[in-house]
Amino acid sequence: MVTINDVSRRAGVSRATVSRVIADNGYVSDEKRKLIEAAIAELGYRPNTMARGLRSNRSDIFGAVVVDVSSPFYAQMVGGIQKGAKLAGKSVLSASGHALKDDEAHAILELLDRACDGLILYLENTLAPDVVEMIRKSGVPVVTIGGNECPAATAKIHIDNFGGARDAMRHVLAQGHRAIAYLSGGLMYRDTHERLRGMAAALGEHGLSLDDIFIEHGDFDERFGVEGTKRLLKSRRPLTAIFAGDDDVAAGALYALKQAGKRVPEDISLVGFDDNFHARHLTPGLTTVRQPVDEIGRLAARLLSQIVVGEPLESNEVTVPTQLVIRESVGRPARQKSNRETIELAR
Amino acid sequence: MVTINDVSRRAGVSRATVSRVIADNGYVSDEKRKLIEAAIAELGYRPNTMARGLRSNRSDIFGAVVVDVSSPFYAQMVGGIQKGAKLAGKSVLSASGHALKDDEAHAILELLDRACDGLILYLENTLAPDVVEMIRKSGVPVVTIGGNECPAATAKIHIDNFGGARDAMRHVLAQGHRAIAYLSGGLMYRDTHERLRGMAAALGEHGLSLDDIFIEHGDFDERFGVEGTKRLLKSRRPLTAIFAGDDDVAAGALYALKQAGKRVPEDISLVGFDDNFHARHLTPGLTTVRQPVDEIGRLAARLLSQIVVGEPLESNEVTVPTQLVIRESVGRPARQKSNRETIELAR
DNA sequence: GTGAAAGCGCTAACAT
DNA sequence: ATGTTAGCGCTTTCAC
Repeated sequence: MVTINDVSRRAGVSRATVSRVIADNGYVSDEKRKLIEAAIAELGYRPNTMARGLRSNRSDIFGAVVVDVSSPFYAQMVGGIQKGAKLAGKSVLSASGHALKDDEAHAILELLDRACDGLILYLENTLAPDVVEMIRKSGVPVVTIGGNECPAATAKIHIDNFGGARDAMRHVLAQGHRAIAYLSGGLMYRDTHERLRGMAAALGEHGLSLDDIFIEHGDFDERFGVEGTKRLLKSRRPLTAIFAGDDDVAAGALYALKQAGKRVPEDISLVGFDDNFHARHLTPGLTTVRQPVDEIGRLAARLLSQIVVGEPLESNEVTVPTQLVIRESVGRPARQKSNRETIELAR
Repeated sequence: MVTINDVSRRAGVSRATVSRVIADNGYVSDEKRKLIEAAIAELGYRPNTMARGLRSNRSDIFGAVVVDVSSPFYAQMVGGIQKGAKLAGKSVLSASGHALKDDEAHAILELLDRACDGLILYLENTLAPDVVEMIRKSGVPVVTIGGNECPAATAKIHIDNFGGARDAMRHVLAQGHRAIAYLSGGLMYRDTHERLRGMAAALGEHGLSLDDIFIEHGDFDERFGVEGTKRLLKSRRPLTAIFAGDDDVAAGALYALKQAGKRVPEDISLVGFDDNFHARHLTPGLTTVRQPVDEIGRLAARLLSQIVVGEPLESNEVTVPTQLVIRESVGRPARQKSNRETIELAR
């Protein structure tokens, strides 16, 4: 193994000077720098990250915890984090929290043990005080995504769930829908509350409130989409539009609607949330609210880099906008259409 | 910071004994072990991974290079790797090779620098000799997935592209299709060749060869699916079935077919490859060949763990089967159907 | 600007 | 079964 000693000997300088060159700090004369760089190249020297880390207590690794690295949504987020980290010369160690308090805590401790230079956390549970304390003691900066409680966060990225849900509801209301159901995520999630607020805001603009739509709570998965929709259908509730908690729920809902012989959007309109990977592959293309996951990941890594190098942040709390993506799953309500048809026939 | 010294003092033993307890090797009396474990718990001691790594030249990290960590297909694979690694007490540092020789080499060197205990590689290019040399010199074991050339591989996982393509073609032929097009991936990929061989095998069973189907080569993406299909349609070639290079290509093809007013599978049948995330969300559900990515990832991590601990492998070369997933995108060829209809009408 | 020296926290060979 | 000892490769004072 080629060590810094070999390089220093070859270049005829001390190890300290070599160290200054590879870490790019401190003063080194151009002459010696050239010598050292030549020696490094000739010997094919690669600094030992462990030794550097032990000595300097840095690792050039950012740790990231998301719900599930293998799901498309979070994979894209991690991808964004990696891109952002790369710009700062950092690698990313990612772990899944599985929306479970224990797994999340484990993942964080693990990353802390690895001497991460910073942590990016997308959690679904409030951190236990002892974990918060460990983060604090370690002095590792933290950027949270999604606003789930981590008092140790140095910076927070919020996603505009409020605005997204409001815009989506506005769109649906503007099409004339009033008989609306919402297959919502659970009330334990902050996102759920924000989205409900957003919907309420849009409803309010039409003199309506959440009481005027039908809300059912369940998981953010396809099964809930299928089951919830079946229940809605069975209830014979007059319904012209369904909001799904996310695109997975929407996929399930779409499936159940088709099974029941309902056409989307002719018979019933459907809205998702996330603009997940499959949203545009559904038939009809799903109208949904895009969360710019890749950008969010990059932003998180950028903020963390800034914090690490001590660069002042413009703000330590930023809200990332969401965007309504209009495809083909929302139309005008069936009843209204039949009215028009009636009128047309009457002519 | 709590160090091993603090623990040894508190427990009244030497550092070496503490080390034996935390590394779980060597003999330690129950009595002292209890003492040490108590001291560790009381002090909240966490071993310093950098120091351990520097000294022992292990990191408990597996490095993984795949084409793109943020794409659903590879994200699932990385997820599988993480699950498998966790069983062996390892974390996973993942990086994207982007199917580019340079990026792949960079990623590997980076992971080598991080003193990974092992490498899992899904590459698209043959490794440059100097990179292979670096891997060799480092002594880090390598498991490759997909069979792309890495002479330094300790174990190789192949995916049965041959069997998958053969089974898919058999299925299509069995439905009566003979006018078939294949929107294939590029010939620079080993997968492409294997799949062509598989198709040829199935065709041979019917006295046909690859010359009897129409093959066009392009990228593994949706755009090629759209463009390729448009060209096929414009060529007015009589066609009853399209094979897509993968599910992305299939999604594009499906889109183009719908645009052209063709019904799938009534007018034309469609087959994908991968059983990617969106395959079952397409309408009709895509008949495709499943690559068990999660299992492959887990297997890779398991093999690597075995190699690391020196456990003998059953075989250092394993082929993972693929599986034909039959959904709704393949039917009997249109012409044949009309024949039947004619017959039925004639009765 | 550069070098000498002192460890960072841990493990492993050796001794007992 | 346990302790002693000698570093792993690097960075960072502190002199000069």
